Amino acid sequence: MSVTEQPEGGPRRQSRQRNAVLALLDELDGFRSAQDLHALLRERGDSVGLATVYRALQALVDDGQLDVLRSTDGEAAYRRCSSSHHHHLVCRSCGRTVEVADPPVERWAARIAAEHGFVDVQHDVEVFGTCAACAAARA
Amino acid sequence: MSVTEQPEGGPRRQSRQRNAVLALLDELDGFRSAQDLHALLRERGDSVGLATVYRALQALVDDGQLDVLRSTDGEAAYRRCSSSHHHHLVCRSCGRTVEVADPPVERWAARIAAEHGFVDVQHDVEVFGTCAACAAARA
DNA sequence: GTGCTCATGAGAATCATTCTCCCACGCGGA
DNA sequence: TCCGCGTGGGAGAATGATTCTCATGAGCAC
Repeated sequence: MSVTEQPEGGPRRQSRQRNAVLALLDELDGFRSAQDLHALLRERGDSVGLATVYRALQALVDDGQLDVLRSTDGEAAYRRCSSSHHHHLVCRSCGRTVEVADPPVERWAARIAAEHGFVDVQHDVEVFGTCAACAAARA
Repeated sequence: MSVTEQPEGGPRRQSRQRNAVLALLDELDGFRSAQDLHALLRERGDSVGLATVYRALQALVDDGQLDVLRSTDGEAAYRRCSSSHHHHLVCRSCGRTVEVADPPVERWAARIAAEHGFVDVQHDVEVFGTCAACAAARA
């Protein structure tokens, strides 16, 4: 979500593990922690090192192919995302997410920052709630 | 920022250390990590254990007297805050913060959530930038 | 195929945070 | 004022996520 550099790390080398991580993220649709992803890969017989998962995730984040989210318990969660700027609506119960791109918030953030003399602005917005399906299931 | 319970933990016992933490936070105006606060207390000769600082901070958060922020590197940062709902404008360089309470975002979050059938909604919004002073100093 | 790199894997290292255990102080009652 | 209970405090160990190290193995250009 940061709009910083992308110093071009050269043509990233292909590898089974990196593809596996990306493929896994492609078929999941909520935010998953690195530990989760690692466990899932192992479960399905893909022998991948934990460190490798972290490296792959970081590389993908650098490439703008993933979004990261820090949960309140300090774990980082990753999700395959469109690369354009957007925010998330996350279901607290099932982890399902919806991408939200809405000009009003962008303008709001810019205005607030300008009013206080801040420059070089960037913002983080996440909305948590219970999705319709989970709310119904719980009732 | 969560609007959960506050089960009333009984009349919290007074103590030098707890007051020291609160006093320190009162005179600082940016977000500080627990480690920072602990180091600062030690520096000024206040012998306080690290665990105690964490305990005090958690107690204060529970009481709604502090706001917590998880930075991207996984460290939690604390700040003395008004207890009403608001968001922050944080200077990336000096850590200075401005509290922002603005109905438009609240409405935006509620609307977005409603549009997707989400209920029981809560949101996190933080705006990072470089404050006027730091921008000037850097130029 | 050859060689140069960069990626990988296992485990150690690091870092923030929490837990454990035990001691000491605050506070209410005698 | 003195006593005893219970909570708060300190030190250091434990935990858990993430990163680093280093030797080995796999892409990719020629």
